[in-house]
Amino acid sequence: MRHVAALAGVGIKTVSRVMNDEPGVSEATRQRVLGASQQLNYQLDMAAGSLRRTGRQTLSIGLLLPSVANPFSSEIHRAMEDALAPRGIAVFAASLDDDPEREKSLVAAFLGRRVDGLVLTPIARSQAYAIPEHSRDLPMVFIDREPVGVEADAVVTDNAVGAARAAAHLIGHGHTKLAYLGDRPDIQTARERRRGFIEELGRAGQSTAAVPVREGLHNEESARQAALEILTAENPPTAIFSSQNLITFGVMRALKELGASRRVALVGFDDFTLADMMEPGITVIAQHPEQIGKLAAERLLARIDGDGSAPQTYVVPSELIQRGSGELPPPAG
Amino acid sequence: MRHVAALAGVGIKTVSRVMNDEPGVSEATRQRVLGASQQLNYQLDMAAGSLRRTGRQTLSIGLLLPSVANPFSSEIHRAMEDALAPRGIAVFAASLDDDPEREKSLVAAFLGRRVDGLVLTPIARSQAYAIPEHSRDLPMVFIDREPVGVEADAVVTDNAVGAARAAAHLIGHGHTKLAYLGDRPDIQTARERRRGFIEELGRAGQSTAAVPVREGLHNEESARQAALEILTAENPPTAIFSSQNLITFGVMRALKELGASRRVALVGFDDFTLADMMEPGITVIAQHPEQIGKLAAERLLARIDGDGSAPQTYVVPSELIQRGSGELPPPAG
DNA sequence: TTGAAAGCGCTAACAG
DNA sequence: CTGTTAGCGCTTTCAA
Repeated sequence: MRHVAALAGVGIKTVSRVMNDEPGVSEATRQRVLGASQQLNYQLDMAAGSLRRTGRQTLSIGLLLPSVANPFSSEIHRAMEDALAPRGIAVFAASLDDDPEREKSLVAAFLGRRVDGLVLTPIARSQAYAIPEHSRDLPMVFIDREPVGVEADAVVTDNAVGAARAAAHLIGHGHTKLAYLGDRPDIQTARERRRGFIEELGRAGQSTAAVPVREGLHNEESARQAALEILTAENPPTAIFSSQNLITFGVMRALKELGASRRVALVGFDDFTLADMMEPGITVIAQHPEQIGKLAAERLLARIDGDGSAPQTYVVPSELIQRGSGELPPPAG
Repeated sequence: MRHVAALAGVGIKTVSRVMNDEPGVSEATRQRVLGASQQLNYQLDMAAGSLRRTGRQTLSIGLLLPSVANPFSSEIHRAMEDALAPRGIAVFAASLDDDPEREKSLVAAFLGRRVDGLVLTPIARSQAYAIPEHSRDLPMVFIDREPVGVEADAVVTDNAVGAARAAAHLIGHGHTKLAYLGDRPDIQTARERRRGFIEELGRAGQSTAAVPVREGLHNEESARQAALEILTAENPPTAIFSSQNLITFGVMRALKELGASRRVALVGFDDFTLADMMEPGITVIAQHPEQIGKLAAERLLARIDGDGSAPQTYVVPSELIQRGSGELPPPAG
């Protein structure tokens, strides 16, 4: 900047004014400065600026996701980017891999970079470690799961409601022998989905005791195994609800292996590419990651802009998409 | 930092030493400083540090992708993160949406944040705009497509070779009437795939003039339409090569609609989830985004560490995965 | 409309 | 082992 000032024959402050589009510079000087800065290929250093600037904003935020490569996460990421880009805010993205230690260290890493806000999918048992930062006025928004030990905004899917809708749908199609295949119960969303599903069975007057419930499934293969076991046991279910993407895939494989794809009904939580191209098409409870991301970004911006209202949890409704697998009737008799 | 120093009763430089794990501090002082910093919930400001530090590294890099929500891109993103995280490097990710203007402005935005390096999928006709930065010694690595107008490292898939392999595979299974459905020819990778495919036909002694070539397809629907047209025309092809994910999906839909999924052979460029669950399974030329990301990160780190060797293009081989659709024979007679 | 001086939080270079 | 001083590139404050 010194160099530009020297070359243009003006004071350093004038260069600053021009580069920041501040008023109070004559058009002539402006052009001279602009010329010099082009010539020197000069670019303002944001970091140095925010060091002194009032409010000390860096125009960057941190985004912590289960994995940036996870389709659900990356759609959220994209929606947030679209909402933040118009304000010139850049996003640091990082993957947590369900590791509470990584959560803490990545939060620390981003704090060290003085991000203006943080959006994260919590996995640590508690986010109390972030209390000092949050009260120190760092905007934070939690997505997908609600935080524990900190009061902050959260944007989540109506997990229990969606799962209940799946159960009601299957029951509505005449099924009385349902099964639940779910993720690790230490994951909040998995617990909620299980709860919603079971409660709906109760409301429909079905015995919930006899329902095969298999939890702790965290990948395709374990889900496939579990489905295989359940379906080959005595008195197998005529309909299955799978609480998550990978589990749905595992169930689909098991059904295919048993040649039961058109005999056993299936509703999966989470939509996925090509679900409609399967035989039969897979009925799902779709989440809306774009909406979650958009809302989270909006909340974060509001907080950054000084919104001091009480933290709130925002619920994004899920949606039942019928494609065939969930509408299969139970076998006659 | 002043505050911590005051509270611990030491000089400011001692605090700096402790926070940066520099040697030359007695264990006693160290503990005192650590205690004070905890008490004040103090955290080093990286940005301020890099302002003065020799080399002025910010431990952050910029990553420009077609879209962070694109599965291929996000796998690259993940692989890069994994390679960079051990060095404490954070990544700014952004989506280009095939918009050359965005490419330029995002590069500028990241430069203003003083990233230590840039990894990008180029879309602008030329990257000559980045010459000043690159020669000013900013490490840059291009992925997926080679840059134009700048000499820099690039990591790409062997597009032509992979497409040729697809052609050879189909020819090997007895097909003589092939068709090519491809993306917009202004995209380098699409051109390369087309070239590889056509050249292989030539090598096999097949007339390349009669081959239906449909280009400019950029989404599922246009690909579906094109496939429908080709397949219902006179003397339709018995095998199709689709140059990209979405195009493959479109072709799959067209085949399904015509009930021709088991009659017309199909090989698609790009692997995708559940490809093996289709009827028949879809044979693909798989790219390896994890390897691309890893290699790109390694090259970037090498450059950051001062590697001054001549820029080079690294080719990551693609792989033919047989799943059924590509092994269908042409109809007898 | 312009610029000089101070200082943001930190590290380099040098003293003690 | 520890501290002091200067200054990174910028914005603030205030004076011209």
